[in-house]
Formats: sequence, structure tokens, C-alpha cells
Amino acid sequence: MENFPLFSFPPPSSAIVNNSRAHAELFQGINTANEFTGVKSEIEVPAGVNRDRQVPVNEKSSAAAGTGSEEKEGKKNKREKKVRKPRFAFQTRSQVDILDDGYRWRKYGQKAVKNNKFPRSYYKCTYQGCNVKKQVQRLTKDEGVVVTTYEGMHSHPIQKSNDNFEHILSQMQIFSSF
DNA sequence: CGGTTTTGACCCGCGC
DNA sequence: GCGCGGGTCAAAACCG
Repeated sequence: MENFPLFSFPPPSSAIVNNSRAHAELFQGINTANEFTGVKSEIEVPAGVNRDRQVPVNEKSSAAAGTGSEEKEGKKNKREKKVRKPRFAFQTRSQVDILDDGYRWRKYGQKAVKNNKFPRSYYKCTYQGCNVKKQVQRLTKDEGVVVTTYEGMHSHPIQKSNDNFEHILSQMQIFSSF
């Protein structure tokens, strides 16, 4: 991951995810630095997708040691969360994968997707108690199209500096005038 | 030094 | 039941 100068695109999370049913028309009005190729929202994900495994008590390594002092008890105990999280997919035309929306993300995984030669990256919001996830994917067909899928909603203010989209836009105008 | 990325292994649901 | 595909973990590397 390199540090490119990034362009922000309109903050989606609080404004959009907040609503259960998002309207695609909302996004179509937004056409600025990036070229929006589409948006799609899903309220329900297939059941069983969200398995909240937050029990790191026993590690696999310790289990491998296996003297029998500890055993895996909570295999599927903590699977009661059947709340289907809202998901939002953005299709953006951009050169870079990282579309910064103002939140802090920590990458926690990357997987190759079938029918796609580009990997998919998984990010999680680093705010304490905020479990918003997002994944970024690039299309094989159109290398220029980046699909960003948000999952969940933020319940906290943006951590980054106050430069919102307009700020950056105005700065860009200043630069472009030269 | 602390937080983040990298990256391979692990886990789980589903289809065959 | 097994293999596959997709999602997540976590240790080490990395970077400011």
C-alpha cells in the first residue's frame, strides 16, 4: 500500500448507511472528481454470513500443543447475531483502490476472487466499538472501475481532519489553475 | 515504538 | 463427507 495523495469522495457512511433503504438517485446526483458508475444497496445478506467470532481465548497454536488443559468449548456459541447488516456497493472509476471517505480503516485481509485477477481487500473501521467493514474490489474487465462495498454503519464522527469534500475540491481548483 | 500492512493459515457454509 | 470459495485471524514485517 503506497501513500498516494487521495481524493475524497462524498462521505457515504453517516449520510447514507444511516438510512435503511438508500436511494440510488441520491448518488447519481453526485458526479465530481470520480466518475460514478453505479451503486447498489442490499439490506439483507444471506443468513449465516455474520458469524461474530470474538472469542480469541484459545489459539490454534495452544490447541496444537494439546496437553488437554484447555479445550475449545465456544465453537459456535457466539453466533446469535442474525442481524442482517446493510451493505452498500459503490462503483467508482478511479486509478487508485483506496478511496478515502474520511474514516480510518485498518486492512485485515486480502483474498483473490474468482473470475477476477485482482485481489479484494478487506478493511475495518479502527474506531473503538465501531465494527463497520468495507471491501474494495477491482473489476477484471475494467481495470479502471473500483467497487467499494460498505457493511454496517458508523456511529461516531469522522476522525480525520475537517477537510470535507468541498475543501479538497477548492484546493484542487487552486492547483489546477496553475 | 506503536499502529498498520502483509500474508499464509484457518474457519465456515454450501454444493456436489 | 469433502472440496471449494469467500471471510477472518494473527504473527511478523514495515513505516512514521
